[in-house]
Amino acid sequence: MIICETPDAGKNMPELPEVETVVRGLRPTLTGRQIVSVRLGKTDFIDDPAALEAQLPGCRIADVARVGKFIELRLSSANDGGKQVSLFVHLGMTGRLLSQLSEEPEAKHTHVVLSLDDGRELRYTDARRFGRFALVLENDRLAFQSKLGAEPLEISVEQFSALVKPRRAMTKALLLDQRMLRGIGNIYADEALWRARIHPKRLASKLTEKEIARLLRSIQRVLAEAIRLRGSSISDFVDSAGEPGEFQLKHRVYGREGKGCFRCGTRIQRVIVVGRSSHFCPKCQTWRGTRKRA
DNA sequence: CGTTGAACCTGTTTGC
DNA sequence: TGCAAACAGGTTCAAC
Repeated sequence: MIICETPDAGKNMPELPEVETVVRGLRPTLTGRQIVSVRLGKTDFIDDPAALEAQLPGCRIADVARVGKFIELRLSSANDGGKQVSLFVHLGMTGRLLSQLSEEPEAKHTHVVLSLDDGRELRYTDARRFGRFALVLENDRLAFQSKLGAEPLEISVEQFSALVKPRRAMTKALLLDQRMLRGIGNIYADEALWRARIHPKRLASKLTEKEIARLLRSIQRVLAEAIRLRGSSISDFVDSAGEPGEFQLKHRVYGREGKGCFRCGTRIQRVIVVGRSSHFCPKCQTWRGTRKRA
């Protein structure tokens, strides 16, 4: 069996575990800070750039949380009697949110800089600008979140089953659908399906109760383990405390086309499902049926 | 209801 | 060697 591989290190695909890692890194340094000023570069990924410039200065950061793949900065404005707003940040593919000293050099493609009251700056960098900034008033907060499905680590198997059964889409499509579960992306979808031994193209409505339970367990284990290992190769996400994620070393199928399955040695195949690369073991991950092969 | 493909972007990898 | 095409995937939207 393969001992050591050097999978795509250096890539950073922010799915739930990576975003959670960023949030945990930022929370201690950001909580309680006040935003002094806002500087914007390109703004085509920001819902309402003028609103950021108008409303953020003076706001205090009450908390940093994760909602699916979004980072949520909970803010209370200094004026306006402490009015609550949330700044939702989506990292897209290449987004980075970093807390740095203002004298540190700015990375290329830095498009949002929030200067804070402690001499630091919260900087957003995103080469491809697939990310998103949305300032959401407290009144609209639940509506914003309700466009997203359940947190995968919080949903029960009964709830999950009720969501899955009526759907005729391919199982992988379901996992990528943020309105079902929020936070799963291409890597962790493939990893969870491999662990659950379910073919990515399998129709969700045809999954057995057992498979549904296995799928949820696989999703939760993969995500939990990835969080524990600080995500897949995220590096220096926040000042000196940041350590590279290590989960990419645990990938079982993602990026392993042509290599041996970790369970049975069969060559991993890659197919396109709902427009995305999908890696799976043609032997372990059965199209239909109930085989058990180890 | 569902799928497909394109669009949005740019850095990196691959292929000729 | 150099350049161009392919690729990377999160999200949204139009078309079927």
